[in-house]
Amino acid sequence: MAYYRPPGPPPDPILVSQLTAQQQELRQRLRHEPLPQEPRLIGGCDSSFPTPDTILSVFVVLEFPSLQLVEKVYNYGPVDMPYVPGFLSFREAPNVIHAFAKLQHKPDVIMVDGHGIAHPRRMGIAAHLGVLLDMPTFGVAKQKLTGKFTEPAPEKGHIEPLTDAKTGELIGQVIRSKDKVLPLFVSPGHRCDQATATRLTLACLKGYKLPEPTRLADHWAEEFKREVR
DNA sequence: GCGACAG
DNA sequence: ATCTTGTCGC
Repeated sequence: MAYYRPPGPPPDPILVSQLTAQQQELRQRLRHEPLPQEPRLIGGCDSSFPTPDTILSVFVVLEFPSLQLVEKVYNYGPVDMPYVPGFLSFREAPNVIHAFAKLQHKPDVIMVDGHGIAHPRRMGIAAHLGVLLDMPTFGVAKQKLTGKFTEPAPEKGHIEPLTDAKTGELIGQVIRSKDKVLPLFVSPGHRCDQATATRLTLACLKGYKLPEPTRLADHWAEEFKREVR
């Protein structure tokens, strides 16, 4: 089980095996189900790196379905873990959780910037955060990590399944969120199902490629970054 | 054996 | 993710 390694220090195989074991434990607590009720508040989170060893995570909360911003917070701290494909959550989740703790208004569901179960071991950062926060979550990623799919039609609204190339299992949906722009990869995280993840993603589109929770989290991550520099 | 690889 | 100018298409 070897992973691609971007430029930088080589990942310690022992560390990788320990992280894999941790993902397995968290995976046992994963649950996929529809939301108990229609959300009143939806959260969005994203992280940026002001410097190579510091991380700034943002959490925004929007009213649903009006999509009006009701709160935005961030947490800034050091980062120890390097980025290793498949283990992104161990690098970003700790700081994202600290940001979540600062929220005055807790959301009913969280849209995470990254994959849910559309992951080699079905434990993308959205699933990982969902279990640790014990909150409904789903992921919206801009790039594929694993799985196969056929290109959705170029018009907004077209959807294609993202499946495990080996088992054929449905692990997400590829959605064209805007005419002629690269599609989004949506998958459930924890306490959420595919239909809900896709429905909420579509309901949060406002003419841009990215749905509002992620788009605003992205925006404020950039804004707060200048603030800490 | 050769690709592919979230943020 | 981050570093960066000009450029293509609607």
